[in-house]
Amino acid sequence: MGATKTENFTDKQNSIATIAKALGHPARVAIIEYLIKVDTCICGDIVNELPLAQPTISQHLKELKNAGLIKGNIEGNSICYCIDEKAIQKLQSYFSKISAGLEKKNNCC
Amino acid sequence: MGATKTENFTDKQNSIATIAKALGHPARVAIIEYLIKVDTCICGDIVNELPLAQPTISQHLKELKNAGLIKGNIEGNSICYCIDEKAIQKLQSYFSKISAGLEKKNNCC
DNA sequence: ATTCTTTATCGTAATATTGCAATATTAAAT
DNA sequence: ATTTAATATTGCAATATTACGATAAAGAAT
Repeated sequence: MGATKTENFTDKQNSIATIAKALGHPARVAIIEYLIKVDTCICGDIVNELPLAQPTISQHLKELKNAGLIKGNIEGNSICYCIDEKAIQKLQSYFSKISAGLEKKNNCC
Repeated sequence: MGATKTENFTDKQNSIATIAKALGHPARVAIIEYLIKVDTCICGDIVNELPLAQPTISQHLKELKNAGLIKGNIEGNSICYCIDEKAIQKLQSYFSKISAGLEKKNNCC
């Protein structure tokens, strides 16, 4: 026991959970926000922005990448990271749909 | 080590991360979707809908509640759960803002 | 060629999450 | 008062995550 039972849920549910999970850590939220704040992709820089050690940040970047939230291109001896809009759009449309679904309800609570 | 360093991030970042983390598990996504699908709040029922044991579901419900995603009212000997729209709206507006921020960029990747 | 810079990986300790059986709690039904 | 039904809590094992020091890898700069 201890592992998530992904096989019992739909692909869509797993997909949303994966993206949400990647954003389930403040450092990763901060990374995404920083990528948006600066007006272009980032080569380096992230390590100086966050109060975490370099290996920790590298690990967080990897998770964001695995979840499809960011893309990374090798650019000389540094790596150019930027947001993958598809994942963000997926989340946005998902929550928009949910919000819309909520408005029709007569909530009893 | 091992614990998230929340004190190094802004309240907003921690707040988004907390809500996202709560949705970072397919069972909890499924619970939210089920609460939306049925046209009212749920008293009971959730345990029969999901392929997990009752204590596990109870635990997931607790996490969704702690994150502010659902509300629960005691209703006789069962509990009436429903979605807390505020949390969903918070996420939706957050991702909308991010999406909007992305459109202005000239992404290099 | 050597050094510097940037990023990744390995190893490991601390902590958190997931899942469930067993048990407790609480109110309804009998 | 007992039983039933719905939910929560406890305790525990399995697994995952978080964080970082040490080290590796690979291109840039000297």
